[in-house]
Amino acid sequence: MKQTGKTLQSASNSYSYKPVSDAFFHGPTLSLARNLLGCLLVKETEEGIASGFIVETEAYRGPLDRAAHSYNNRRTKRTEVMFAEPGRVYTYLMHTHCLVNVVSGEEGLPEAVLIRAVEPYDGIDLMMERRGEMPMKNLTSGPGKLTKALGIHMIDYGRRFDEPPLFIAHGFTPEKIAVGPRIGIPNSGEAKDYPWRFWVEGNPYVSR
DNA sequence: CGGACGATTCTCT
DNA sequence: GAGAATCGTCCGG
Repeated sequence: MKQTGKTLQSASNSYSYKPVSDAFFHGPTLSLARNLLGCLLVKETEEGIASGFIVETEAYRGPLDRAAHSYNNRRTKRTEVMFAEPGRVYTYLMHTHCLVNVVSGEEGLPEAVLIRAVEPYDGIDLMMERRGEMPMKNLTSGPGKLTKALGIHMIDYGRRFDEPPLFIAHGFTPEKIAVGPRIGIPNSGEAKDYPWRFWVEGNPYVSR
């Protein structure tokens, strides 16, 4: 199913960090979830820069989506940023892990895209320091793993994704995108079957 | 103020 | 595959 394809990095030689413009974040959430694949997720800290190509995303669609934190327009301290304009950072804590989302949907429509996996690109040594020595394929192949590797924390909540220190940069268009149901939401009724998970087919860093 | 609950990960078996 | 770890958020009392 996976673990067999070539990496994105091997498809070309060099990338520059060109943050996307604000316009990138406007439009349907399912489109944004697809468009984020192949983009770079970049985090700058005092320790240095770390980045990776986004290879897996999930869409969470506000009021209608029982699996979304903002289901039924539930507005709390945690979900507040989901109601803001698209392109903001929505971080939240899951057990002991921080998960990162790109806010989508125009102001007042609380949708978001969860970044579930990246392929390490820049700062791999730094990522290893943060995660501990381990096989490359385990470094960033999950939503909690990648935030730790890149140094993304709750301090990033509410920031914008089109400027440092945490931003999305242009990468390239993946060859083939696979689609399926989202992961880890068994108690969300029908919503658990919605095909709102997207990943780069064959990429070894996809979470599963 | 207490209790239930995860958009997870890691460690076994 | 199953089970534990582990803690902020949210909601009810």
